[in-house]
Amino acid sequence: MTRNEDSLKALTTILRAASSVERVVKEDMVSYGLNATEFTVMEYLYNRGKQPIQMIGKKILLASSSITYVIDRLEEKGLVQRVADVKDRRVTFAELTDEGQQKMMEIFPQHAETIEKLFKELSDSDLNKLRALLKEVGYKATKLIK
Amino acid sequence: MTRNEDSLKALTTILRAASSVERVVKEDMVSYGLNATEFTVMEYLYNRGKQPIQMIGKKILLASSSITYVIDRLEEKGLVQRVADVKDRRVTFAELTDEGQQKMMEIFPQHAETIEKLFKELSDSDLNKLRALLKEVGYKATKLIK
DNA sequence: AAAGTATAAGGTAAGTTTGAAATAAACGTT
DNA sequence: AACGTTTATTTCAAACTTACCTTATACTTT
Repeated sequence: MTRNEDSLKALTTILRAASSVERVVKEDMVSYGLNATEFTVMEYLYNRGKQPIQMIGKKILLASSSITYVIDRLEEKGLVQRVADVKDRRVTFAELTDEGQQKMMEIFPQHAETIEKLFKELSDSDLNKLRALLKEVGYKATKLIK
Repeated sequence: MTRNEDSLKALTTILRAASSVERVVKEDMVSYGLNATEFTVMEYLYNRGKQPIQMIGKKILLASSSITYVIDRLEEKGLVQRVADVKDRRVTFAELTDEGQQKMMEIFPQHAETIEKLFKELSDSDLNKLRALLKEVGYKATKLIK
């Protein structure tokens, strides 16, 4: 097989694997009453604490108006709140409410366990290899984004 | 780092890499006047020939109602046509029109070249390793989908 | 300090995706 | 052959995402 064909196959594999993985992860997230985007935002805030709204969008690769929408939904659910920045009045932070914090402490371990299942078959070294290779491809990809 | 944490990191890496890769690929597709879903369907038909509509949905992991929508768009563009199955009258095939065939023959090589760039940094063996690992994870994932 | 430029958040409209329900046809069992 | 079940496609409404635009604020240069 030519290198070119290999690349195409690799692309197909990466996209399909990602799609299947996303589906599993999504189903898990939905079982907690959150859609994938909402969960991703919650997880980000859970790990990083209070963050500027625009920063969240950048990190999880979502358009600015989409973030507004998601944060709106999460506020309605009482899981996230907006807090004004006193230094830069253009900025609004999003942070978990106590209820949101509570919820993440509850579901995060379950979520981690679901993910653990996905990678159970791989040896430690394979898992690390996979991460390294994907990191490289991902890095290359970000460089190619216009 | 615990194995559990490694799994989470691996998930993050796979999803981020996929997201970046998707973005690059998507930009390429859009440059041909097709969105990602449309291109994926076109590519599938280009490689496999005439296919039942429902089969396409299964293969590219799209809800049946979404396929209907995409095929509608592609028909409007004159790239795809619906053909009734004479054996099973529930089934409708989708296939490339001559124009669609023409278009794919034109853009497919360019598309392949874009993708080639993504994986340029990886050695042949790394590329194969990546595919093998992702295949395993992807397979595991499909088993976990409810 | 004024003027121009850059950045943050949100509004709006259009396009995409989904789930649920509807319709039609085929299949399986009695 | 009739009856219930499954499968394929479509329709519809609702949810989500994006691109483009607006407003407000901060930064930079003169």
